[in-house]
Amino acid sequence: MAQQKVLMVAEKPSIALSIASALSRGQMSTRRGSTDVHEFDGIFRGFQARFKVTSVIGHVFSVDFPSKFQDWGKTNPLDLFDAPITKTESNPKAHICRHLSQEARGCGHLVLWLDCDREGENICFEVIECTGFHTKEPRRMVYRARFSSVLDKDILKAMDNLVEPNGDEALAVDARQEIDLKVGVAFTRFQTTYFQGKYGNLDSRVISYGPCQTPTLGFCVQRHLQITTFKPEKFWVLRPYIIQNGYELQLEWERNKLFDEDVATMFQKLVMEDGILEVTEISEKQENKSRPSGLNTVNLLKVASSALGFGPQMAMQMAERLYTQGFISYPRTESTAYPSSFEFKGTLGALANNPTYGNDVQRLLTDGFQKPRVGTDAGDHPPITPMRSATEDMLDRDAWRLYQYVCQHFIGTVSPDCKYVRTKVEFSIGGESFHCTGQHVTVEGFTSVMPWLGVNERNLPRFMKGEKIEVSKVELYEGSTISPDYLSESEVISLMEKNGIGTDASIAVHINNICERNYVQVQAGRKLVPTALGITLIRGYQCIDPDLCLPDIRSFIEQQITLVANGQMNHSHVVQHVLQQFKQKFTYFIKQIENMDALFEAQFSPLADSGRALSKCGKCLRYMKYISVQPARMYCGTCEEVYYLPQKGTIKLYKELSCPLDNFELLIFSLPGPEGKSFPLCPYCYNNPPFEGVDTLFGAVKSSTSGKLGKGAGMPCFLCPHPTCRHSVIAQGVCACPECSGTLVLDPVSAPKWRLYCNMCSCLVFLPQGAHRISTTRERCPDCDTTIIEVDFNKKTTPLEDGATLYVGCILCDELLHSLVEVKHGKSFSRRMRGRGAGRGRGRGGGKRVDPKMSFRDF
DNA sequence: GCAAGGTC
Repeated sequence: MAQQKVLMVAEKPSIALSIASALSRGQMSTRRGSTDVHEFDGIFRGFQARFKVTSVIGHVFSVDFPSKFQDWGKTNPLDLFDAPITKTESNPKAHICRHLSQEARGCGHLVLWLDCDREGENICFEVIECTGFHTKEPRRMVYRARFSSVLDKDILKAMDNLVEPNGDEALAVDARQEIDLKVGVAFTRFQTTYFQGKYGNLDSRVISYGPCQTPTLGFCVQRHLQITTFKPEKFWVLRPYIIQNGYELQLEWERNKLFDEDVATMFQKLVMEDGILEVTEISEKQENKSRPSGLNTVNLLKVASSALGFGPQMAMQMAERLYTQGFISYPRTESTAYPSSFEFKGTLGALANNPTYGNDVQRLLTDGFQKPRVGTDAGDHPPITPMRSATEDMLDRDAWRLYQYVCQHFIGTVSPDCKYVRTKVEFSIGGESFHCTGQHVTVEGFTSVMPWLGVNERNLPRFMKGEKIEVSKVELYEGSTISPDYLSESEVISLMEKNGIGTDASIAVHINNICERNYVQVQAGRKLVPTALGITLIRGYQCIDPDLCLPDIRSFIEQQITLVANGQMNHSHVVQHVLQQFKQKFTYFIKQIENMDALFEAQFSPLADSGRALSKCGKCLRYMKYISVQPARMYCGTCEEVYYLPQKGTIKLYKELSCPLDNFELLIFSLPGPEGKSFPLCPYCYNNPPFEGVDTLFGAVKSSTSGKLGKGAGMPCFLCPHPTCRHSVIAQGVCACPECSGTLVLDPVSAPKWRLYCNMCSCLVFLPQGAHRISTTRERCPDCDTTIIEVDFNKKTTPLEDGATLYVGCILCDELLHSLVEVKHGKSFSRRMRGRGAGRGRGRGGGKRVDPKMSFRDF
């Protein structure tokens, strides 16, 4: 009988490697692919089999709207709730789907080793889809491996207990994806367009909304409001002092503090008049400070932020790296309880020879270690623990600090509790009670490895019950209540966790999101302080529909999709039900938006008032205003139109020239830096490319530089095929780019460092430096079809005989010009270009060819 | 240009 073939798929390459190593006992061969494929022979369900283990890289697909709904201008956000959605490959370049389909060929069995959570279950079905195992062929079997660690024994155990993938859990994730997409995108598009169209100084390109990010922002703003509405109150504290055995000691008042000065003063008088304290009680109490339970992701992130000063994003990246290097266990887990099978001895043993922790660990191994405190078992992965001993020189500084914490926490969980004796001495004077307390540690326990949690020793002088002591002074301290501080990042993480917002893996992303959108700023001590924009948004939701920014919005979604996961409700029924509710909220929100707008009006400046007059509108011939805050744009107050500009550069009026197509005055845009391009553009054409096909013709430009060009990634003059305009690619283009399919165009404002740049890539060519003027002519080289340029050399530096300055020629064929040309980025282009240019070359737009790409390329 | 969830 032919050998069976078994395909196994993990969620990420590192897990595929662990699985293959465990099942093959290290005897596998590995070949490269979209992700590595490990192969070996073994026994599968009693038969000889050939195993192939590979992986995906997280989700294979993500949801989006079909292209018809992608245009913000043409889609009513309300329609998004009922729009179809499509699943497309998350990372098309990785070709994961093709990879899986190829590897599945000839395999009779598929074993799914995705992470054991809902998302993993959903990815199982993505894999099934890609491999073609869903077509019901009875002989092709699908199995699900359930494992909670990548230890060999756990993998072997999972292999012996294969189950079926859980379709309901996968459907719950489908439901969440659709709800999150539709709700988030609809609200985001609506409020972005509404407010960006009205205010000039909103300092965020996108005014986003999301069921996780918005409640997270809500926490920060809530605290801000508590701070701003806080009213300090004065209070008074009575503080008697005594001198006992030569030490001065301040006693605490049983009443703590009083908010009435007269009453406090009265008590002070009573105490002073008495003047003698009597020791009324001395008590001792054994106190216990519990060791920690296992470390989960959220707690790791909190410690990283509050004690190590690492933001969650960075902490996760470091933890991930420590994990892939094998130093710590899987860092994404909700569980704080160790599984019953957990090998404490093995884990401790791994650290036995560690120079930093070896001593602590060996003591635990010989004296016996504690069973960890009970935690919660979320059923995902065990708590985060060290896996392998590391020393300081093996890791970079930050990674070492994080690793140290993981070790300390783990050792702490199996160490004894900390025990101490608390002594309280109580006094009476003038009818009032006071006390002082001392602490003495009897068992350091886990605090020896986590010293920052240690109990402070506080010694008290000796006292006898009934002893009488003279008061040395009685102070009436006046204090004032202080407002709470802004939430620290670590507190925000706690709140998110408590309210079920985000997952261990995504909490960091949401916090990052509200920072990037300029809703909050991270200030000293990693405090999250909301900005004017963040505050205005939340106050706006609060006055229209507070649900929108409350954490319950997430719990509601989670609770609904859990019904799907548990098989209690049908997937599409739940999706329709939830979307219906959000659609209603959305309609109401739009209707009430003016209430929110009133808050924006008070905080931000209307478009019409912001910016400075820069260039004339081609429609009304009045000046338009330049708004420099992102997104940079022009605003015509008369036509009430906004024209977006390329971002992250400077913009100027271009010699009061105007576009022959629409009469708008031209602008010149310059990217920063000595090598930043400068190019003219017409604000109207940039937003509304006038020539059909320019979009597709220059598709490469559109996608490759969209980051720089910003909104619309529109059509600057260097892409314009206008046949006669002086600024189009037809007039300014010189020759084909040696690097790509673009065209080298003259940078019109590059004097005196004249240069050509490619209109599609970063290729840069220096022309004769210091020239007075360089311009393109209408002539072209008879040999290579390159545009003839005219150079007006500087009188002092002219290379021409007799001090002549004017010179006309082809930069490729003319010896003199060619010797003065230098390629900055890109290959030497002389020979190649000559070869490519010869004979065919470019025709000018005015002539037979209007398509600049065809005329410049096509060699 | 948009969400949240994987992972890199």
